Amino acid sequence: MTLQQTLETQIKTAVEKLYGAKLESVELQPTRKDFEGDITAVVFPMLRVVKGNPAQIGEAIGNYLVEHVSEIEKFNVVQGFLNIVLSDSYYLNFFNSVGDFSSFGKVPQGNEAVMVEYSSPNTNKPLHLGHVRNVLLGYSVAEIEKAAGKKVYKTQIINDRGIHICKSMLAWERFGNGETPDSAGLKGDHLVGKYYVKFDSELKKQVEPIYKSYLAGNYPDNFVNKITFEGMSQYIESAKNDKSEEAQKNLKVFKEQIYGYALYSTEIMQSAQEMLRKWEAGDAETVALWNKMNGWVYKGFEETYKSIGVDFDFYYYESDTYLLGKDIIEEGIKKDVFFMKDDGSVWCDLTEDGLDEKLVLRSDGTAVYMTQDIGTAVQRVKDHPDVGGMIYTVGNEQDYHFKVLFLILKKLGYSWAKNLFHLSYGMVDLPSGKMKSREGTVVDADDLIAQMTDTARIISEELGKIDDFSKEEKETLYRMIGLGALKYYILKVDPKKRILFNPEESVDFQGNTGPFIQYTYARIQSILRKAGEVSPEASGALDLTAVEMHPKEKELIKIIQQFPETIQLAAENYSPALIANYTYDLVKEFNSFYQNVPILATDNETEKAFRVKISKAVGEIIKSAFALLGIEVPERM
RNA sequence: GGUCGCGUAGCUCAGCUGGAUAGAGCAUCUGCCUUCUAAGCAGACGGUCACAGGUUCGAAUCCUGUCGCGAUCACCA
Repeated sequence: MTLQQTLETQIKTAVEKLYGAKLESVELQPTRKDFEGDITAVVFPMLRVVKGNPAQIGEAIGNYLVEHVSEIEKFNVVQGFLNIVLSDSYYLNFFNSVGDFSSFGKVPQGNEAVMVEYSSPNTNKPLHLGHVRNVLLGYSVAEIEKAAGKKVYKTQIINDRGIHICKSMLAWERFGNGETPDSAGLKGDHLVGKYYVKFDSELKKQVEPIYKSYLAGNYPDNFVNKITFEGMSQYIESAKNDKSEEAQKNLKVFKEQIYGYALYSTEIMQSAQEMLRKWEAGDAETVALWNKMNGWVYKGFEETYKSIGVDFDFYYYESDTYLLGKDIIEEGIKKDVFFMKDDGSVWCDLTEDGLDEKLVLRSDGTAVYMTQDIGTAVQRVKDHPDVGGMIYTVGNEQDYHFKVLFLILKKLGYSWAKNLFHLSYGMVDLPSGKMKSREGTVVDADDLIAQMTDTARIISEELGKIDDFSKEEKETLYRMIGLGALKYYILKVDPKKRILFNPEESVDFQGNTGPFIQYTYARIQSILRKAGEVSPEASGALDLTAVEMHPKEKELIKIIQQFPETIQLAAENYSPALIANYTYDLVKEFNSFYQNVPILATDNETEKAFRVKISKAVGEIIKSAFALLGIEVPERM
């Protein structure tokens, strides 16, 4: 039984004995800094069943507790708050009872597995800052779930097919002159991305004259929407002088639609679609080109993942899964989960759940995104029967999609469908707005990492604390710190909030940052090295159960004690931010202790050993908390 | 327009299932390196928690409405 539980039952009995009233629950919270005490019981809610003066009631309960709970030393009552002061021995007992802080707070792995999907990029361009957030979140949540006792499979589904890939392929074929990553001296994903951009600029060139001609009302005779569009262009003509808001809005919408159709009328876009048809038909030449270019991209991605320090247990490829799900749709029709319309398209009616009707199979029998996602989910459980749930790390622009997906899987009756979670995160925006790879306004992942490493290098060299490091040691350290800064910066923010990233103001290395926490770790290691020199078996024979604790030591132990529940909370909420914030609180408190209390410079051997032990514990918690965020810590910096 | 999310200090963010005077970092200002790493510590300054109602002994937190920002509502992925 935890102390919290003991207090709760004891307070309930106290109220029953003193006032003959039954409490439903007891409101306990950590005591605020400005008051004396460790845990506070709030008296106000009790007034519903106990009539009287809150201060007097608090006083009475306090007296009862001191008598019946040995861990309580004393108490005070301020207004309706009963502040309980725990004895030092309670904290010392807890602290000394933990044998190994390096595994403290982690729950042994159970049998239930959860699959965490993250990254899932398109293979037509390099990874950017948006992917970085995705990858960091997914990886970290996977680690947190592991620490909370789940068996975890990390996976991603690679979007390796579709029109976007064909765009890069076509542009390379036309303008590439056989260029390869080697010949260009470029990472494969960057090379392919270059042709994706090339396609777009070529497309813009081609679309201009067509768009203008459409605007002028010249549509080809076989144009599907000829009549509609002629109506539009007439409207646009007549609305030119109408400055009303509505007319202007319509004007804009019409123009966009016409532009959209003009895009599809370009030769280059038609060729790209032709290429997609060839790919789907299994045309050997097309498939070979696709294999070659995807190969370049995969190699580039691997490098980036390695450099970020994330990994996957296995991969799914969309080219393998995009046909999955059709058989499930058939079954679903039989089960009345889906219905077929006259044109042969298949839908799911979600209107009773407050949503719309959703298409799950096109009228020509081909799959849509939803079909594929249903099929893939089922496939994953087939592949790994111990999977009891899945976490999809995907941006919040797909909130609706996942809401529908999960609902459909539930309707289909899969037992694991209740354990699906969309780890939805906010977009990473720039001051100029959204990142757009086609327009070159993206923060490239590889560039960003290099830039962070550079900043770490500049700061480290200025400080000059590691001049004796070898060149390799230095580079490893700079990368560790640069990545630490970046990862912490991204992970400390609540996933669902959007992040505004300003490339002009680089990520901080001071204050509430990754490097600050890494620095504290390094400091602790320095202490431990010195402690070893001073007294090799300092803590061995000494009695650490009767130490006179400094308030800062007590404060530290309090925070240390919260680590296990923080891991649980983070796992329940799928939130690495909770781990980040916890670590910061711990580290801040430790630095205050470090700066105000002599650790090695004390004559009292017991005191010294105790302080060293606390420092070591804090270091180990920093290390394991940061491992949950995917951040490494250095021995020196 | 319907639905969903967000709005806390000049900036970036905490604030758990409602609880005491709303907390950090950055920036600005003051102190502290002859003692364990100053990427640090100690302190000052800075808030109508978007706005208006409501529920409650008590609201940044829950409910309703308004405003602002974003996303989404495709036989796209």
